[in-house]
Amino acid sequence: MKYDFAAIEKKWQARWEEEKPYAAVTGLDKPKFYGLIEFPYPSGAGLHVGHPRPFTAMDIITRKKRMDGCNVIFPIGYDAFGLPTENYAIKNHIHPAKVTHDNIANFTRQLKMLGYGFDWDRCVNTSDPNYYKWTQWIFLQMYKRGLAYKATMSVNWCTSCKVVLANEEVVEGVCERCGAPVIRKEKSQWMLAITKYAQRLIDDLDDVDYIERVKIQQRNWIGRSTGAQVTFKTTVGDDLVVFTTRPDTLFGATYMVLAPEHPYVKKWKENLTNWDEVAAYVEQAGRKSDFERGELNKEKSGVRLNGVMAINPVNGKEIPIFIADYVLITYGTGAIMAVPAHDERDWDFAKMFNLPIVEVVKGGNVQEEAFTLKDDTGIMVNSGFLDGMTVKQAIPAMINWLAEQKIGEQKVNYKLRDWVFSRQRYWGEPIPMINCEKCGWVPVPEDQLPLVLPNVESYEPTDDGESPLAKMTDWVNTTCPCCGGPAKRETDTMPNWAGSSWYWLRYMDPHNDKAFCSPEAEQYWGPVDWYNGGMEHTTLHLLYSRFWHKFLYDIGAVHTKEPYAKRTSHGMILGQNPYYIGNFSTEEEKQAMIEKHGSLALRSSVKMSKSLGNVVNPDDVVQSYGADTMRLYIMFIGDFEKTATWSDDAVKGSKRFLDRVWNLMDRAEDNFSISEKNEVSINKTIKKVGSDIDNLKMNTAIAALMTLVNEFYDKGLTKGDLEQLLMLLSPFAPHMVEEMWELEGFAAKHGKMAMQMSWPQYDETKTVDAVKEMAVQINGKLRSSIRVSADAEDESVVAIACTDEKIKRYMEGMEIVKTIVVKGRLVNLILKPKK
RNA sequence: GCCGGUGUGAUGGAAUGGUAGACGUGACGGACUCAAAAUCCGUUCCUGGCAACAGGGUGUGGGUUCGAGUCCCACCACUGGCACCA
Repeated sequence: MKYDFAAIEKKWQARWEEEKPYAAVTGLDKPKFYGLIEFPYPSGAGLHVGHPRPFTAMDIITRKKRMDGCNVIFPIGYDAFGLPTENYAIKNHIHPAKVTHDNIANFTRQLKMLGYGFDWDRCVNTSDPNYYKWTQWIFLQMYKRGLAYKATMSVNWCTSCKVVLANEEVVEGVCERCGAPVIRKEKSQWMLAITKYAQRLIDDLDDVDYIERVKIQQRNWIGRSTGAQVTFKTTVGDDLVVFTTRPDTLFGATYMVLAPEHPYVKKWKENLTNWDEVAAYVEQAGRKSDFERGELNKEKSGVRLNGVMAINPVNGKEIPIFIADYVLITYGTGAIMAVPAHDERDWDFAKMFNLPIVEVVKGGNVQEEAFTLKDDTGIMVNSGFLDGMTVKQAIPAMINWLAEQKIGEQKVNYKLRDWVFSRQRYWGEPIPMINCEKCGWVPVPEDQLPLVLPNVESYEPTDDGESPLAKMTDWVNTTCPCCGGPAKRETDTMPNWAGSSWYWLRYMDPHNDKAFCSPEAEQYWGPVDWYNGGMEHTTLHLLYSRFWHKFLYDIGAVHTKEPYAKRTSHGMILGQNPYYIGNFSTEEEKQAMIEKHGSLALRSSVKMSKSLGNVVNPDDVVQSYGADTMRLYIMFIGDFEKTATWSDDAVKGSKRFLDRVWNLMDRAEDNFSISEKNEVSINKTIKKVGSDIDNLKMNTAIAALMTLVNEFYDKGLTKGDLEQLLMLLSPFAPHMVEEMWELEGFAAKHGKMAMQMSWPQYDETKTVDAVKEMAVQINGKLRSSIRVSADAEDESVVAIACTDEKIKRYMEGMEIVKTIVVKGRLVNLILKPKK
């Protein structure tokens, strides 16, 4: 009988749909396990091969957890609001809701095709009013507690999407999504005060089991630095406050710099004798995109503010003030004290403007380059009461002095900015706020939630930066919930990160219309035990959702500080580079390609893209080889955490393996007990596969299963042996296993599906061969190998080694100085010539 | 510039400091077949040798160790993140 994967997969998917073996039941008296994958954005292109990697891995983990006796919740949903859908809708004149609906239908078909054990009854959709009602509700709770606020400030503006971006969405000065330049623009925006949680977001990383690089990246992004805040007096009366991590160098501060956007610049207009020049520079800096500002990295520019001087508080000296765009308005106080002797940027600037460079830490040649070491190499000089101290001693000494003088104090600063939460777009959650002329901003009363997104004809972004909703006057004009007077609705919508900032909680209780999640469900299922997702979300979704969860914890809505107990991350799946130098079987083909493209690529793998024609569609793979092969291959492709390159050829290996398993049915002896000859191999494999799954090493788990199957071919097997194999293979290739399980009579024997069996137990004593092959080394070099019983004493192992023919030869004229025995592995004899 | 990661056969990749290359592709040989595919059985790191065997081998150069792909130091290459963050 042939392995007819298409029929088998269809049959079992229908049965699972009917019997719901993956349903998660809240409150069961079993250990719970919450496995989570990042829910997909339902794009028009459908599932790509990047999705099945994390999905299949977590599917395998949760299937094993079920077999381990856990009450498993493994949910799925759709992160359905977002720009690509809206842009597609605009281009094709189809309503985004319709586009989303169709895309979700396609995604659902594909996910079911791959046989994932999702609890489909818990499926959520962030663009469903029953879902975003609670997204809006959480926003209102934040507003009530002062964490959501409206502020006019300089924000990132994507010139192509015509939308405001969060800092996290700007990559190298361009829009993360479309690649267009990002400029700074003054806008009034809703903000979320994530910075109030900065310290806790760092501290609580210590209590969670995240892979280290995720923790490091989050810490770096939050960017905590400790220093001091210092107040400088100026000749026009206003005090200038700066942040510095090097208060020890205060005696070396020879000038000051303000960001061009600093409010004092305008305030001092009347005092400035070169206002025209200053105004021109400010104007020019504002026009530059972040990218351009960054590009000119090395070239410092700036203008002196003539007519105003600052006074260095430690020595009373008057020092000049500049504006320069190397000082950022968004960090610290938007102003710095410049210490050219000990800061590279200040040094560059001082050289350019011929400003004095005063050495205050000895150890370098500050006329040649800035001396920036912060350790104990340098000793303070030219610094009054700090002279003779090391930098480490001088920092606290200076902070103490500043505190005594009441002109400074210790201060912690973060790179993390508050989260810009408004988007001038249609396809997002409406922000449930109303602006009343008399009462100001008033929240939409909670009993009026959800505030449903109105159905509009046209959702083009406007050129003036207003949301498309602004044109909907019927919807915009409303009455103030507070005073009943005329008022206007907020027309901006939430960013696409809003819905995903709490979705794992909704899965716990998805149909609740009284609360976002019942306390019972949350206490039973929370926190997520294992969350796998992409590294690209480390400083976006992962950070945002931790912030929301902590807020919900603070208002008593959830019972854990952190949403996810464990976080792992998968590597990307790359496509084969069609222009790779090694991709050609004949020299002619290669020459033809070189002629066509000039040269060939040196890298064999690149991101999949339509233009390169190397995109792999899961539909095609399933069509040709079946879902079980697809699942197996995507797990076998390599180390889960590393990038991997898709290979059409290698897929065949996985299919071949499944064929070989299938054909074992013809070879199995009609005996339901485990055979003696395979007992050790089976026990070893149970141990290996189990621990490999728990450690996300699916590739080696599969290799172990392959090894076992090869041994079955070599030595023969019983039905009892096959039964064990099927249970181990069940999480990987569930369709084929169930079919074989039924055909071989195991289903009838146990009265349940293979996936419902208990995970096989191994006997430690039976995981080792009775007779072991041990390596024999002489002076650390491999010389021979011996066969000894597994429990042999060290002395007898050495004795046996010495009787080995090859070893005897090496021992002639030598004596043993030392022996090292590693149990079951090797024996090393250290020899030296006899005297 | 700062913070990570990686470097192993033709190839994807395995190896708690303990026999480097498991497992899979590909290639080669054999069986089956009129033939091919599929399947099954072998071989496949390099050099020398008919062979037994000997020597070499995990980016480069050092070091620690009885023993290093693995640990330490320096360097090279690729790669991910951040980047004028005071």
